[in-house]
Amino acid sequence: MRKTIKDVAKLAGVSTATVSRVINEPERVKPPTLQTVQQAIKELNFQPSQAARTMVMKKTKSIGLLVPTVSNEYWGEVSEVVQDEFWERGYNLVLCNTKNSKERERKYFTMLMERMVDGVIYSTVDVPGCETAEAASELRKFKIPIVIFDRHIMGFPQVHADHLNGALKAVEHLIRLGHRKIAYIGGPLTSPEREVGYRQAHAAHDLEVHESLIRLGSPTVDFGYETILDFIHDGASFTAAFCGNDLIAFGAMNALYQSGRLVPEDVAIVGYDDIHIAALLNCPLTTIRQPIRTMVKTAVDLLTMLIEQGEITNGPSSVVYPTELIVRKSCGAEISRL
Amino acid sequence: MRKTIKDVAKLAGVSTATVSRVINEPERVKPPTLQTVQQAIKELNFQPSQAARTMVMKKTKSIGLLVPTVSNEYWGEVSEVVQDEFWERGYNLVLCNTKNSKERERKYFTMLMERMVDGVIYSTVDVPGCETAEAASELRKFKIPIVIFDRHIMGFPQVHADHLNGALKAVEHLIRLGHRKIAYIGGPLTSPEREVGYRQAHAAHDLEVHESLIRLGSPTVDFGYETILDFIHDGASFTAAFCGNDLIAFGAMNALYQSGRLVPEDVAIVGYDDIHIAALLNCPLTTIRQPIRTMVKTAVDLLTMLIEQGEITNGPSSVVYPTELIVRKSCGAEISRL
DNA sequence: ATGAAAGCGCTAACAC
DNA sequence: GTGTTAGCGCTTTCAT
Repeated sequence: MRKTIKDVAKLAGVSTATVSRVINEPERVKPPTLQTVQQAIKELNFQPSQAARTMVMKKTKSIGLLVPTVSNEYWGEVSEVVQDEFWERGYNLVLCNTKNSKERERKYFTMLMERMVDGVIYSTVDVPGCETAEAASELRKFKIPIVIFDRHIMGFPQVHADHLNGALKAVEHLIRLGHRKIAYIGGPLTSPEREVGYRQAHAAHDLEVHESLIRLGSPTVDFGYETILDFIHDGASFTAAFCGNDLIAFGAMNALYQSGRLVPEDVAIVGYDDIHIAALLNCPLTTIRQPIRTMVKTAVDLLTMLIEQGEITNGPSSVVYPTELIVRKSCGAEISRL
Repeated sequence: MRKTIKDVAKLAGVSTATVSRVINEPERVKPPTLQTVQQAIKELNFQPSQAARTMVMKKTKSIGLLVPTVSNEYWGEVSEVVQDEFWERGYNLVLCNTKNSKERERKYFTMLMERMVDGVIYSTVDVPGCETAEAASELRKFKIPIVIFDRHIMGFPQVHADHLNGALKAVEHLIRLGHRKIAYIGGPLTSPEREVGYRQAHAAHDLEVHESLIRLGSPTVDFGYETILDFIHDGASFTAAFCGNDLIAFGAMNALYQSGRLVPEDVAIVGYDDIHIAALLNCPLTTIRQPIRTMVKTAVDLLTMLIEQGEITNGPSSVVYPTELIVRKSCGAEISRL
């Protein structure tokens, strides 16, 4: 059988209260007693039961992480950093893959409540353009500290990157390089702000948006590939493409390559996300990077504060991080068109 | 305050035992009572406390997953599938990134013990060529169901892929295509069995191994790139390269491309792992794929059996899966050299 | 500085 | 079928 605090107390010849003190507030125990008890603990290889602790303290020192998936670069890194950061703060992590299913999400939430996790880091299902009021009020019901990551939900502490500005930067970069016919290949799942940024960049430079050069679809290599083939087939005229993510960009580059177009000479490409291979392509990809580690750390800090102080005292409760334009070969920055 | 079984009992006008039965064995409760109680549960939005349950039942319905990282394609997918599979079986997952640190691993283990997880899926730190007896006896101490994944530890139930045979297949494929000077670019971290397979393939075909064409290093794009450049600089003669993983292969292909060599015409390349982009390259990569989902499912089945039946009754306790050779353009299978 | 005892929320005998 | 009650292993007053 597993050893309990009682066994330790008996072996050390003290009361269970003293053992408990040795574990939780050793400074309140006389050195000699302390010694004896610690010795006994070691001897019995005693490990306190977290469940018993939870019963009386109403704290589990564990937190729930709800993400759509972990098997992709972005969420994989997010999950890893969340785990690391919380581990350092003495918490452990219960992983929940929502797979973008509202139903799964609900079940996860009730499980997390039964387990009394101290808090939750959460990315909603279904990127809602902005927040849905329902989502918020539903979350509200779980009276538990929650920090939203990479999503917007009004009234909750949250951390995300400024995708509108990211897109703006990407497109402005192309405009600055002399491009006037810039396609946008994105889609709802690469967050609508990217398209808004694309349009604002045009507006800011008094450029007309060519609606026929905007294509919305899935965030995949295939979509990028097909779209470029479509453009070529339709005889569309464009000298650059801003892609909603790097996979789309990758597909686009493949299609251009196979159609005998050169990147960046014939068509400049800018992606989004800066996934690992972006830098490793034969023609390295210009792209937008979010400061994932920093964002996650901030989210973890917010949640820790919420848990341990009951409120966010120190600084803003909602933070938006700027993205970074990573200039590589694919946009042809070194080629002058002016 | 959080509602308890007592609140429900009072509201429904029954004893707590009945409420407990309604939750755990509803069939043992008379329909009318059942109704009333369920109604009360709903009304109070009652959620049983997992901690209280754990205290009496000595089961947490949660399991620990120890992996080196989740922010890479392989382990990300493994983690995701482990989570899914256990979720379906009613367990939840505590994620632990060991980062290949023995120290971290130990701390994780004691945390998992305090939390009384019902079992652990585990990949050791430091791929030991074979198992170290110490590792095994250390694991033994935690008297808890453990299944090893993607590693060898004698005497434990385990699941992994047959990398020796995978490498054998890869190299035999190249030999069959007529190659006689085949480089091996791998390294300790891509598991030593791959090199063994490489050698055995040569032996099986009475071919001499060119030791100078074997380079061991890190499992990275850079290593593949540098190695090929080295070969070329040294004037090494080779017509094919088997790479310890796809990233190395990717680097190798980049280097060949930049040196004006064609893949597969001048040099055939075979990778290992079949990562996502392998199929998406301009020259899609021939590679070896492990049946990740199947492997994980098996591991989860084993652990579930161990937890729920105390032993593995149905089938082998240790299983090795064959890998699959995925033939794509990079090996030039369509080019005859004979 | 330490001990005695109550109680956290639940399940499982054991009665009725 | 349902109620009573004794714990599960800990922390935390309240005494001493």
